Amino acid sequence: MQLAAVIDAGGVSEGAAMLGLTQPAVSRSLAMLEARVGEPLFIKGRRPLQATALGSQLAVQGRAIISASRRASDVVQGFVRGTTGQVRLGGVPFFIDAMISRMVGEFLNLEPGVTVQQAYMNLPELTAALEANQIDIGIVPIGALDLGPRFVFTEILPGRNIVACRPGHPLMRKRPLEAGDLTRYPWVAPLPGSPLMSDLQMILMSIGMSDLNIRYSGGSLMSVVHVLAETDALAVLPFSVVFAQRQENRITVLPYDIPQPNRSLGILRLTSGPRNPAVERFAGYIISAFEDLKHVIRRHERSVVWAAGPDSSM
Amino acid sequence: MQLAAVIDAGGVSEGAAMLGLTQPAVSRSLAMLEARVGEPLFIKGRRPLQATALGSQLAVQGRAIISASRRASDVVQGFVRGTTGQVRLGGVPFFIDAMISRMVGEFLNLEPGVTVQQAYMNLPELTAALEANQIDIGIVPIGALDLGPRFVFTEILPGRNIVACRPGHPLMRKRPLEAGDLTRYPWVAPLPGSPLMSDLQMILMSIGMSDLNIRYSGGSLMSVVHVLAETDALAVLPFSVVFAQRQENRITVLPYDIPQPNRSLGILRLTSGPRNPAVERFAGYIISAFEDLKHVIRRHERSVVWAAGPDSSM
DNA sequence: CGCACAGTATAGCAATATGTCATGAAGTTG
DNA sequence: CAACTTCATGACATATTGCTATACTGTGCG
Repeated sequence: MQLAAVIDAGGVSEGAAMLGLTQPAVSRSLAMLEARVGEPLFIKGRRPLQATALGSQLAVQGRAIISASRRASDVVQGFVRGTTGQVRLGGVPFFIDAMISRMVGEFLNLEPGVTVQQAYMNLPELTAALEANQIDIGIVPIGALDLGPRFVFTEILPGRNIVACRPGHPLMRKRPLEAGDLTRYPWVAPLPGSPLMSDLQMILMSIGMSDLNIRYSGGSLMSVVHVLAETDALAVLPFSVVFAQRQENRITVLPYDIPQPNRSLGILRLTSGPRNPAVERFAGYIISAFEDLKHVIRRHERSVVWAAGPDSSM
Repeated sequence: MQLAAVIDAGGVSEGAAMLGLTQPAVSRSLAMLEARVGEPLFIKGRRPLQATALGSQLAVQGRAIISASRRASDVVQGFVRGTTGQVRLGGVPFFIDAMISRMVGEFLNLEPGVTVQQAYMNLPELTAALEANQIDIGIVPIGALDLGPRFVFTEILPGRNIVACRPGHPLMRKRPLEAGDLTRYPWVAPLPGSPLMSDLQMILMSIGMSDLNIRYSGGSLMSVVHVLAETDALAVLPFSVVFAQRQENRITVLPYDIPQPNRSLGILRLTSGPRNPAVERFAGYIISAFEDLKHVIRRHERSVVWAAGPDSSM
């Protein structure tokens, strides 16, 4: 490192200053290096200090070490500030696709030094991945069940499912809507193993039917939305997911009340995980983004209510 | 470096062994690093030692430092053996193009770790470049003049100029050849400033003419050969340069004796330059290659003489 | 040619970083 | 739960590495 600094600075004194050392210190360590190597690193008796071939080649490695060292400091600094690092995120597909990925994009703009590595997974794999230190944070809907003291769960949105369909769906005009109406149309089922799958079972039980006419299953959110928009199919979806799609106006909420799962979307983390400011920042950003989202949803519902007719209860 | 070694080796003890240190030494320096950083680098209480995010990121830089350090050792080792390094070569264009570049190619095959950086220059710039440590070695024809004690000159081939022309040139059949014949054909002049230029002047004086019909000048060796081969032009060239082109059979030696310069091709180096085994190896290779070349030339001339007719003098 | 100056090497010394050995603590495994 | 492996800690030695002060050497100018 000293060799590189001296060669780059053009003199022992300047090179020493560049490293925050005194000239004698550098002079001596270079002399010792020369002795160790057994070859001159500088051409003696030249005033504009001139390196030998060997000196220049060694300086290349010295520069590499200097820059690696500097980067190491940057890594540490960036880490404690949370402005550098990697966030390994796991989450259920629909929420990730509908909302989280958008927030990730905004977060990446705010924190240019952070990278996000994301994997789709449901609750069982997610807890395993957290414990195996494969992910730092999970975004998942969780029921009342307690996962034990090893995990900490932060709710970010209360769970609320609805039946979704395309805006021009025939059932949108039918009043009153009855359970039997729902079974007359094809259904889109969510990914097997996802929480929505059990919600769908629950709804089936509540309306007293044993099965639905499931025409499509296993698709990602984008695929499901496309199918809903192009057909008269119905699907159980989290309200927030449908809400996030409101701009596109491809799917809407069918005004039929279904049993609600006792479940909330939230952030799952290890209790005793090592501090990671980048992850904390990310979690904070997600939480505040959902805080904002709740307000937007409230305003939106109010306006929908008003559009349907004045309601003093808000 | 220790962090990287420990993470790569999968344990403190193994990592320490990999660096030739004892386990407590590494254990403590890592503990001190953790204290300095203020963040854990490892997840405590996990038997297959697991690094935190910060630990892994710092290890990346550690690996960079390890490899730079290892490369530095390689550079030194390769340098003292002469198997690694850079040879900065300066030389006159015609010799470089005709012979040296070919030998450089052979040398590069022998020494895969050596790179050759070459620059075309004539004697004045060459000595300046040597003194300024811009080149390590020069290949140049030098006259009797002594350059002083700062330079050491190693002759590799006695200078010998001939008049070159294409094999089917009309003068090749004319006997006897007289000075006037030479002036009736166009000439190709070498690069201005090159030693051949002064040789050409000398030849002019010797045949009592003040100027020649110079039709082409300033070309590299390949260009000159092309022009000679396509026209009836003549040129003064070093015999060895023409000899090196014998395979292509594009130019040949016109059997007309011209005044010979008191000059030899050789290797010019600084007397007090820093030892550079790669350069020494290169110089040694060039010298031995020219040694071989001299033998080939001798055999060739003998066979030419025999072809012309038996000669008891050899 | 020699003097002044800038820059580099050397000397002496102090602090600390870094190593080793011995040993205790903690986690893993049969 | 005991044996074993692996990591952390303590006590100590020493080599590295830093600093201040000073001698040396090459450079440039009168």
